[in-house]
Amino acid sequence: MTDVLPSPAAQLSPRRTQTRHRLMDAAVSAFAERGIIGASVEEICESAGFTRGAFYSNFTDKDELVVALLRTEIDNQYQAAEHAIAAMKSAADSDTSAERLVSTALTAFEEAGRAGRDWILTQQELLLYAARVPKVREAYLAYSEECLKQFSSLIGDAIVYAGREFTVSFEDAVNLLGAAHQQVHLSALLNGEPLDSRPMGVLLLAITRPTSHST
Amino acid sequence: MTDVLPSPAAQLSPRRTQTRHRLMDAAVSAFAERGIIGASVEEICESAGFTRGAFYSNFTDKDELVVALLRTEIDNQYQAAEHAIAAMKSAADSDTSAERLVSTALTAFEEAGRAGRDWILTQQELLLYAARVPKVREAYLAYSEECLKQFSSLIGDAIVYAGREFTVSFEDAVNLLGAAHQQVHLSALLNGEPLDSRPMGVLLLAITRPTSHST
DNA sequence: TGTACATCAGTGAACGCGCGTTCACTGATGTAC
DNA sequence: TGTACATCAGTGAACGCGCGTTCACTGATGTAC
Repeated sequence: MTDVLPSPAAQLSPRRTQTRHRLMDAAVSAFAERGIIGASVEEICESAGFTRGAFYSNFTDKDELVVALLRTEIDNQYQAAEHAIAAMKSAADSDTSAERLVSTALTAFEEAGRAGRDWILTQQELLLYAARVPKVREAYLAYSEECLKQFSSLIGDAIVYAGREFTVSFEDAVNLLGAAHQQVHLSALLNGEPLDSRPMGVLLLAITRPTSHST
Repeated sequence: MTDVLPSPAAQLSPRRTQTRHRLMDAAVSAFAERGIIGASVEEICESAGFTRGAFYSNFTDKDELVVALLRTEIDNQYQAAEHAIAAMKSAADSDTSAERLVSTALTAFEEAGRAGRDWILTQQELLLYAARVPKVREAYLAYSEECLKQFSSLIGDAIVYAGREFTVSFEDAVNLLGAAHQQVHLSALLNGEPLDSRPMGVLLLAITRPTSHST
């Protein structure tokens, strides 16, 4: 599937991929600190330990780096979700509270991928940037679709393990949980750090009930 | 209350306030188009019909304009909410569906204040900007507190008019509805325009029930 | 109501810095014999 | 295994533009008599 995409990223030397990744990592920090528009190519390069020439040797401009970043993150999401599902399965043996299972899964999900304040800020930046730059929009939509997909499967599994079922359609449930999840992150961003698990918990209880075995 | 604040905005000539408002309005468009960091003082001034000197005669820098904008919007929110409550009261006579009442109220709320794509984008920009610039953070928190307050009172009234009550705490309910509301706006931003009222409706039904008169 | 003066509000030219972008270059890596 | 050459990857100086910021100025508004 990756090969079918119009990404000519097919064959890059190991050195090249490493350089690109270092630039992308530095970009995330820079984006978080100054915003995608505000972050200069100069500061991205400097914090990655390169000169500007290296940047232009790898990307035609900032937009292309952003797109590359989003593509990379799609893969990361996928792998992080696998990790999270494993973590949840092992947790499911000792704990069957839906709330805690979901919380465990999401924590594992986030820790396996990019995490923390920088990435939350950058994600928001990406959303806004995508709303403005058509090329980035496509890549962003693909990325957020992947996030939603992995998020859905985590939630779906967690609910089953916890012996509960939704009282609203699965799609609605996932959207609402996603909205609550998002809000928790944003409010953590503005105030002190700690993520507040309450809203997700309240919502989960409100839109699920114990599984009714109809047999 | 406005007089107690450290805002020396006390006495400004009508001409001055008008100039400031024209600059702030132009800033919102510019922020939406290029981002707060990306919008240049030059383009703000040009689109407002002034030269850059006028800007620096009114604000020391972009941050101060942002703070002024947030302060202004606090008042606007308050007035918009009054308008929305009136709209809802008159709608409550002919329609008692909680879903539609809330939707009517919020629509009126938004139409009375700033509205549309530009403002949604700018609000997101403001959130991110506030997370980075301490001076703006304060002003943003005051603004978002006001929004939450007006939002709460609209929701609270709508529920009563609709003859329903929450099955979760009022605070939790407002937070969850706020999250859903926010998500609807953001997804409208990325895809085609139309706001989707479904998520709010589903959530409302899930966390309310018909009022039980205990008398 | 008119004139003279003071203050206010915005103008627009000028300066200088930071940054995007280019490009001839050097050192590093790979390949052939 | 060693040497000679080709290609690749990143360097760093140079150019020029856009923009933030300042400031002496002019025209507009207000005030006193």
